[in-house]
Amino acid sequence: MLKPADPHQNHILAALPAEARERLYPHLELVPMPLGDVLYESGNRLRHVYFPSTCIVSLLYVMEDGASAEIAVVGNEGIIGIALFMGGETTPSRALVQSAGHAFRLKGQLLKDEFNRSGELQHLLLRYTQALITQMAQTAVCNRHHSVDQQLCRWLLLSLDRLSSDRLTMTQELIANMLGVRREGVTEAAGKLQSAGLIHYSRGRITVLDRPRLEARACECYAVVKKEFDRLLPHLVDGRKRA
Amino acid sequence: MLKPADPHQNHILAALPAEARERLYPHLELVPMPLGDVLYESGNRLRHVYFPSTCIVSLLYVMEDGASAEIAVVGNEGIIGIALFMGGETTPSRALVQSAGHAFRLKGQLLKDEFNRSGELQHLLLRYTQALITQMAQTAVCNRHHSVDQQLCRWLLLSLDRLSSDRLTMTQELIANMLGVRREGVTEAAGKLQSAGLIHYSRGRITVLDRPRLEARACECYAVVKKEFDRLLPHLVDGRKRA
DNA sequence: CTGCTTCTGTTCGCCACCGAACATTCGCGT
DNA sequence: ACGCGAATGTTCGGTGGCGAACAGAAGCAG
Repeated sequence: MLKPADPHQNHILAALPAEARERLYPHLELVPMPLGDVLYESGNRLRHVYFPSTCIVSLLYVMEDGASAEIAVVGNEGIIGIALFMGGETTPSRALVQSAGHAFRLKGQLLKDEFNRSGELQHLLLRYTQALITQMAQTAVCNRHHSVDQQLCRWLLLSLDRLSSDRLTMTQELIANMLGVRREGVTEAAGKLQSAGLIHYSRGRITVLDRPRLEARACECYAVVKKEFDRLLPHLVDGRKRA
Repeated sequence: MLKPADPHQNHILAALPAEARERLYPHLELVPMPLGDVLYESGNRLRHVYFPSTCIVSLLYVMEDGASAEIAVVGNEGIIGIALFMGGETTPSRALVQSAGHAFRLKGQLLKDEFNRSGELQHLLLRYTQALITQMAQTAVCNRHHSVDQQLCRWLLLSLDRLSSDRLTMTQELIANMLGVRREGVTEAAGKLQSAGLIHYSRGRITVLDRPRLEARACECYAVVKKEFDRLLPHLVDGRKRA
């Protein structure tokens, strides 16, 4: 069902008006995104932006002592490299492929040029950025107030939404890095979810069996973020039809 | 020394080129910002944006159960109401005056019009927004990994930087709300700082006595955010001179 | 099939922070 | 100058997550 090679797989690309599409599509390169690939490192200048089609990318901060925490997750609803059009050129975060797949790559300068035309792409990108801000802010709150159990549910749901699937390929170790907790904590939380029959997992393969109950178990943070994405990017939901 | 009525007190306003200034300054209203004032509530449509001159405003998320956490702090380096030009019109957060003072208020539409001219103001606002994103992301990481002691230091420093002063008017109860921790936790952390001779406080009045040691005690989060603000908004540091 | 690596499960002591309850002290208003 | 409310100080048991160490189990390579 997934057609990674179709730019419309990415909601932002799909929502572009015809002229913008004609300008940009010829420059899009479909690139494979292997698990663990680092798209950019903290402070590095960005050469390209990426529009995920079938992959998921995590934005995470890595601290001096090596501890890390995910601050947002980007899938086919978004773009990697907002610092380019925001004007900063770099950010202090790392972008890491969290779920393998494909993405469309575009030279940074081309994106900036199109952004500066102040057309639909600019509006799309700014609204997307606002949604991303919401996700980061909610992550901050969630880190402060919620248990690992709740955060795991939130994280699974956010990731699944970006894959249009009920399965993830992801070890508990990696999830722990994303959440910024110990691997054992994830094992325990995931164990509870499995015995409750909400998910099934085995050696890096996670399947969601009962999504409604998973949502019920997540903290409000998931719903807040989802609602805000839907509000800010409504036409992207069925962007293909607008094409 | 502080001249709240001078728009140049705000770094963004100060950095505007002459033409933009001529368009906007006549519409600026100096308004008092009393402690505890709520500039906007989660989900409310914004009518105005605010350019703080001598006040500090906290952006915070309030959860269903009443728990809260600050996600960013805005002073005279910034603006309240980025959702207006980002296109979302609202955000799920609350803006609360954390330190009384004054700000310049501008009708939302006027700001949007000026933003859409794609001139210097647009660049300034986007870069400021990126700096704000950094602050939120760092808050998320800090909430995950650092102790209340460290976070208190970070918070004091961020606040002081926005007041150009070594004194704050702020009870421990309010600080606790901002940090999303218990008041007792703040009492304890502040007590340590006081016995170490780094600060002095008494009934809502906090004075920093030894800033270098306070910085040494803060987590890296403070430095990361400060560095990023300086990098993204360098000309704002002495915006007055550019006028 | 064998052995090795990777992933997952489990345990233990430890500590920061929580929630609640209560004591104290300061300073403002009248 | 007195009294009340707000701000700060202190204590206690409880607990969620940490750090470390190790044991089983599932898949892959040869």
